[in-house]
Amino acid sequence: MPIELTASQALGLWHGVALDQVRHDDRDLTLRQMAILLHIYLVPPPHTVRGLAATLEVTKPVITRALDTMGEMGLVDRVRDDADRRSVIIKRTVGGALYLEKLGDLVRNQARRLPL
Amino acid sequence: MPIELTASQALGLWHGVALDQVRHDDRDLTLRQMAILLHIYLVPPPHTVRGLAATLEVTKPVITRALDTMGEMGLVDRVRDDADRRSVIIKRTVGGALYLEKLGDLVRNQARRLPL
DNA sequence: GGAAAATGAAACGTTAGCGTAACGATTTTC
DNA sequence: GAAAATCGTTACGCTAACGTTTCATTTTCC
Repeated sequence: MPIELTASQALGLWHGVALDQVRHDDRDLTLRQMAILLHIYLVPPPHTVRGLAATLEVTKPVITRALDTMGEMGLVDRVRDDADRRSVIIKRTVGGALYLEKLGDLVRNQARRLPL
Repeated sequence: MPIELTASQALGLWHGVALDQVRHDDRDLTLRQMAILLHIYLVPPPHTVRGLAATLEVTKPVITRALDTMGEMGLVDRVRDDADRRSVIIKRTVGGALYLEKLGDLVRNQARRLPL
């Protein structure tokens, strides 16, 4: 039984979440950064720069830069791959998990608040 | 009967939409721009710069710049208010309505695709 | 009518992301 | 082992958003 939303509900949900993020989240991730972060936490590892770049259909420097930024925010970590030392394995962090947990709650709360 | 999502569904939904946007939407609105656009189309008019600034808890130049950008994209329009000629009334456009319609479809499709 | 307030925009310098093109380090290929 | 390919990063110049301050215009208040 899939989840069915009306057009109004879908946009209302997006509106509520966007509004809340703008008001209260000072971290202010880009849409790309958000997509990368979610991908890292929702898709089974390992994650590499080239893998993320290919999946998101984006160039590698975009991934590198996003990891730089989110790394400083403590949302993500990087470790060299010992099997192939050219590669870098992207690791999850407690900070990142916490951040997405809050985001999930926000989405759920907004969904719950939607008019029928 | 409110809409209940699990944490996993909420994040999965966000993930799917973000991913799709990153891949296919070249317009690439900021989170703030997105919030402004949704607000203009989902909340009854009239909308003014100061009103949006107050609602989003953001400074006025943020609104002005976002309207500049989205105006050039054809998502939004501005008209001086004849009743109080200091104010500007923000108007919806066909382009903006179309854009949000597509976004709504995207959200709905992702919601429908969620694992139970 | 003149001072004060309010509105939206413009100006300023700063920051951060972008795409493209290189680069150093490693691994693969033959 | 030398040459080619691969991986992530850095460098370059550019664009756009940021916060703060200032501005011109218009309205409100005595």
